[in-house]
Amino acid sequence: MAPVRELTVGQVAMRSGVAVSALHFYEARGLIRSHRTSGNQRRYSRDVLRRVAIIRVAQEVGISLAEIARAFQSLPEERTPNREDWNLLSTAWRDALDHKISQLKKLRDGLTDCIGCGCMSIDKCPLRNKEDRLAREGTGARRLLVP
Amino acid sequence: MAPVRELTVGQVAMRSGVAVSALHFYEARGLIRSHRTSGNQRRYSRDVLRRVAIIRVAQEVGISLAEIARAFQSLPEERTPNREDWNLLSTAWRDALDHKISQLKKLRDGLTDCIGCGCMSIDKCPLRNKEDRLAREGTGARRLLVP
DNA sequence: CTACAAGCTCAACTTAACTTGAGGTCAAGC
DNA sequence: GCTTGACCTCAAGTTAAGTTGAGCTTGTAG
Repeated sequence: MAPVRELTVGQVAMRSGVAVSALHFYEARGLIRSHRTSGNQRRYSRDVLRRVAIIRVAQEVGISLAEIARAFQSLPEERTPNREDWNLLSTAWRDALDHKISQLKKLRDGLTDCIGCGCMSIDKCPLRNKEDRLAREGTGARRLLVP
Repeated sequence: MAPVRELTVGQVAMRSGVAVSALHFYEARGLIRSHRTSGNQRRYSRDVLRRVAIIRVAQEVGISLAEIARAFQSLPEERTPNREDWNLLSTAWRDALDHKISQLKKLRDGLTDCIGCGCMSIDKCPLRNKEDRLAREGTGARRLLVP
């Protein structure tokens, strides 16, 4: 057989490790795109695998699908994203990760200093100092501090 | 006035920055405890503020309430947790945070190397190498504290 | 050419972590 | 002694991110 050009959802599911239903879902959310065969079945181009990989990775660090979708908007619709396109995205992502890492460190040190110390002055405790704490876009929790 | 010994839920809400309904919720989940006045109103001892602070902080790094509750089980029920009690908890937490930080770093470097490179061999990509990635248990970064 | 695995759509269910609302009680100031 | 704001309970609603199921269509291997 000639090298496969396009992938069915089953193939994408298998290769990416996510469920078919999740792929449908991502598509509905605008995270991935497909075109249809004459029989109305989805066909994906190969770069969908990269997208899905990135989606999973991003989710694992607590980035919501909405945010991922937003990041993906920097990718071109019309052509397959090239190195430059991905590079841009990865740079933005790396910055976000750097940020989160530093937040976590702060937290860890705060915990060590503050909880460990047994002090009871909660008001002065760094853990209570919201400004200096994890940004409101926190790492994992859903709808974090958003009022 | 003499120093306030106990706090109403409204006071805790104000001082901790979480909603009254959330405090009710945490109590239902066993994360905090209160006793009742003769008129059936909740009264909290001061250490609830520390607990709530920790709950929020932990959530922000993606620890679920269930796990926080589990961690809190190491705290004594009968007496106010002392320095030693909190110290124990913070140590466990710090390890988890250290772990998470290192995972994020790995991820960041993976992104930089892999996405940035523009390579299309998804299969060999570190991002696809699940074993070496964040624990693959579902969405978000649940489960920092391994049972 | 037919069986049956793989697809499709759409609606409903799931879990976490809360919020909102209804309907009723408590307590502190005037 | 009453009014008003803080509380109470319990049920139902909300959002994210999917999953599950029913009922129907496609496509491919034998």
